[in-house]
Amino acid sequence: MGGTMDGTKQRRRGNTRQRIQDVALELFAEQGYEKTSLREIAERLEVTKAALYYHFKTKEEIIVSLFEDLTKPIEELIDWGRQQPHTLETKQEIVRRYSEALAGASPLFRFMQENQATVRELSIGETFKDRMLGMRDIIIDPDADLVDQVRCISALFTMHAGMFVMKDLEGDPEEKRKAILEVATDLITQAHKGA
Amino acid sequence: MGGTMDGTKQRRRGNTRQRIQDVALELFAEQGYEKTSLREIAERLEVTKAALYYHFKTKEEIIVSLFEDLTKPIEELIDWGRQQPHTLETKQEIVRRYSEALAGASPLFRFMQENQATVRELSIGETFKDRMLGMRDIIIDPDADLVDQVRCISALFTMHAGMFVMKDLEGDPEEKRKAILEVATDLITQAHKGA
Amino acid sequence: MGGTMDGTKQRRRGNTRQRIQDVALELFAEQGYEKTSLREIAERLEVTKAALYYHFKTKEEIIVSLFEDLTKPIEELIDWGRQQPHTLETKQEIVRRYSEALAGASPLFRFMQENQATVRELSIGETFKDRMLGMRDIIIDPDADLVDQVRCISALFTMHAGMFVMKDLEGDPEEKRKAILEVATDLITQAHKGA
Amino acid sequence: MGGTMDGTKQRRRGNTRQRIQDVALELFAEQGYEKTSLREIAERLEVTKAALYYHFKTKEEIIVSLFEDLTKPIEELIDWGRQQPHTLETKQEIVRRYSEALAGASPLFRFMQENQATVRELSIGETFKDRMLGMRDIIIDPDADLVDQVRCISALFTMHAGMFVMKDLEGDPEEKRKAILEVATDLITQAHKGA
DNA sequence: AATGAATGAGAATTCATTCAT
DNA sequence: AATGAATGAATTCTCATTCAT
Repeated sequence: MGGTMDGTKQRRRGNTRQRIQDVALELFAEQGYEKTSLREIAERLEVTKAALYYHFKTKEEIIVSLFEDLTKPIEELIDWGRQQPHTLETKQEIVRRYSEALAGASPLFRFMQENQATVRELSIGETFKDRMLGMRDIIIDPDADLVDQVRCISALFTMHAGMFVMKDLEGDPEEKRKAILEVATDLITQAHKGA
Repeated sequence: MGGTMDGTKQRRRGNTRQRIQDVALELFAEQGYEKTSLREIAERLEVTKAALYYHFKTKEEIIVSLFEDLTKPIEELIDWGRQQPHTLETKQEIVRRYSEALAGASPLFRFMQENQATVRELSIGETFKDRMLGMRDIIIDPDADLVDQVRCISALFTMHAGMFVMKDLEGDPEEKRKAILEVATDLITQAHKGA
Repeated sequence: MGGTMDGTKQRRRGNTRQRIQDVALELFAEQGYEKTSLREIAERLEVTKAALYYHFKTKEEIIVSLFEDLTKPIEELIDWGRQQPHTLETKQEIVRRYSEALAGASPLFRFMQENQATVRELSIGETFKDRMLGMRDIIIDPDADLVDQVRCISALFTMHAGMFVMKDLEGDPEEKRKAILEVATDLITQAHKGA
Repeated sequence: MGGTMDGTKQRRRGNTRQRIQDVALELFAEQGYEKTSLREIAERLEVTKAALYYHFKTKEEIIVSLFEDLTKPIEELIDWGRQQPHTLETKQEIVRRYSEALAGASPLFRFMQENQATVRELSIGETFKDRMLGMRDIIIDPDADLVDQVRCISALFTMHAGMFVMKDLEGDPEEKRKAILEVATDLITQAHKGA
């Protein structure tokens, strides 16, 4: 009592929810959603499984909360993008910002990328799909020819997957991101000109 | 066909192994590996779970067998590619053939794409990764600058993901494949010239 | 009503215990004792589970308290009955009063009636049984023949169950009660004459 | 090995399903449905919980199967009753047969009687209620006055509850049943004359 | 070539209860 | 008078796997 009171146990107060999210995301990204059990999450946090249920009604709610919390910048980006004229500059700006947004929530996106089959069955599945289609509609000109449409999709995909695939390539992460962004921007630009 | 009984059941004789693979791949691709239970597979085939174990020692062996059976053309392609000179023409040829090979086993690749987290933990994980690296080494010039390396990776990824992502886009599948191939070839070509 | 705040919440002050009993009885009668969780009761009252524990030491104590509060008239009736001579008039009087007492605590008796298996394991089980036997001993003449004993038991049971079974029969509740009472009185009377 | 092979374990073959039903009914009747866990049933049978699931898809299916198996005679009785003219003789005959049918499945009916709240929520709830209403419609004349309708309901209820309530009364069970039947028949007869 | 019966391990979830504040 | 956070024990149910026949 009194004194420094840094006690591990005391510290925990009030941030358990956050800690659950952190550990869960780490494990989900590492092993996948189904292979990660609530027992595992609880053990790592040194709480009981029931404690998880105090903070989240179901296992799914954990991933949903992560998705909602970490995905907000992208949602806003899409909303913003929709209201802009579909000029080349806008598209480039969107791609640039998207790249940044992805980098800011990269474990979540790694998870989404690597557990698509699972995500599809979850309630976030629809939301995620809608968002992807939202991006697509901003960037793709529906009258463009098929090849240019593919270029745009390829640009998006390059950004999604790039980071994880290149994990084993040597080099500074930020530099890699820039390189990925450059390729994506290139693709978008080519597609725009083609139209 | 003549005779008293064309019996669906009689017909099945001897090809159960194949039928298990077909159904399993279908379900794995649709719902994911972990969400697909052997009970489900067995029920769809109207056999017992134990019957599956006559043909495959474990659940994992089913997916491994699919991987091995359907992936042979790609293995051969890589082996062939390794022995060729790394000219632009070779690279383009490889990309062309790779696109075809993927199309020939598209449910499997959809599965691999959408269940990466799972696949990584499976014994095929390593093999798959090796193969991807094999492709990369044939196509990427290690002295090329980062952006060109990304182009190559992007080309591969575009082929992997393109088909599934474009499922909801209108248009003939073969035409789409051609468009995807064109974008991939473009990327490879640009990367080659850059070096 | 007048003033700035008639506040539902303010009103509640001091009668939480009562409110818990009300809601609990409602839910116990509706869904049964085990199927009703404290969470459910708490949610309906818009308090926390812990609040319930301020007023009752255990879940069982809630049902015990209901039993004790609502069952007092019957206890008194039995005590009174024991001291009367076992004449037909007394018996009829008891049956009449019993019918009234039951009507006054009908949700509790519905609960007791529909959750006998549960009640038996609870601490009220014995008390309840004792009380039933008390009623029986006042009404049944131990020397009467078996058929007349059954008549008496039937009379009691008719009153217990009648109300709930007849819920879906058309007609005014008070009239139904009167009809039930008449049948019960008849049975008692027949049994008395038989002896 | 070889020899008489009466081995407890060998015996079990092929009748596990039946044994599960037996033990389950015993425990359900004794402690109630919710208080009886599958663990308990499994332990008493010296099998694992999973074995229960081989034979029954859910806990509910166990009680449903018991209900369906043991309740058939009553179903047939009702069907027969519906086709008869509603004479006094028929009604008496039905009551007589009903009493026998109940005696033949008395643990199940004890369970139904003592776990009504639970049964109501189960899928058998509706079926059970329908059956009760079926009996009522055969026996009750809808034009009879309320008191006579109560007499009929009382007759049915006397038979349902009688056995269990009288468990602690001295006397031969078969004699008790006869006494109960006599009271029930009396009630029906009075009701019929009243109309 | 396949089945019927079973197991052991583990999953998600729920519950009554506790306690410091 | 009541809350927020947590626990421990239990529950139903599912799964991959085994094995004698």
